[in-house]
Amino acid sequence: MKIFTFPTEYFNVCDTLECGQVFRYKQLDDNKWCVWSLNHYAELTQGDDVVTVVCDDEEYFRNYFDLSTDYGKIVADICSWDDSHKHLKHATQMGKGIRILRQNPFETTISFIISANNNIKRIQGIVERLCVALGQKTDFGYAFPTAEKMASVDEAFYASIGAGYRASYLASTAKVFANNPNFFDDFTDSASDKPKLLSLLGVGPKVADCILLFGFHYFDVFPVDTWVKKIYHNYYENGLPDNKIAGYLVQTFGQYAGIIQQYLFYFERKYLQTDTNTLK
DNA sequence: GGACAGGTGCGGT
DNA sequence: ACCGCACCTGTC
Repeated sequence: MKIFTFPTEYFNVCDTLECGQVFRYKQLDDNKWCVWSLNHYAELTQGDDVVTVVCDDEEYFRNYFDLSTDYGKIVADICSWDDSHKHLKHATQMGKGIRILRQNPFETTISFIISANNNIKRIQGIVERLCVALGQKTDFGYAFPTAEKMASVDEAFYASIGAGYRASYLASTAKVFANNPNFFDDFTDSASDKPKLLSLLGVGPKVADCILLFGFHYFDVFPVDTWVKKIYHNYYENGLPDNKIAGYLVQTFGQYAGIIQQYLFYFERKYLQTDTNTLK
């Protein structure tokens, strides 16, 4: 096992894992979490000054946690903007410990197909059962299954792990990836890659934006879900129909749209929600 | 019991 | 292109 540390100012373990970008994590203790990614595993301890990471592959997780990106600059830039109602500035300051993970595109695609019209707890259960059933056993649990393995089972299997009506989407999309192992190889930017993602069954505009943001680290996207719709209507309302909200917010926030989506989304859910249940 | 989950595909205009 | 609607399932 490898061990390394990173300063806490722009790395909060809880906020990074629980802001909704990833589903294969678990809280072990008051200040301790673990996370699985592909066939890798890490345990993170939140200290006052540093986050301590114990993992099987240091290089993998330095990249995964996006440790070479300067979030101090991102936060400073956003906070320097003119923001009349100060909502964005507040959300950014509260969420400055969030880092956008660099997740595997295939794992991200499958996970977010499952996430559609679903809740976190149930999503985690479905993904967990998927890995246990089809993933390779590792020293730390189970790897995320390969496309080939996922293509070898049928729709009934995905229904059996609780995927509901998403079962047919998973069976279909798994086959696409199994038949096209280089599906992601020519991905270059959000504009040209999004149509390729939308061609997958179960991937609509919101899920596609999540894949582009969490799987490819493109920040010029703004996944619009029920929470973002509420945020838009509360703070940015200008009469647009739902399917124009994402484009408008990308235009408004430019190169920081994706990370701002996370700051606003997480702030709204964590601090402003009335239903305290939905986060856990 | 109805509404809600980090929506999408489908059929009808 | 643009609606409106059904949809698995668990939880409140």
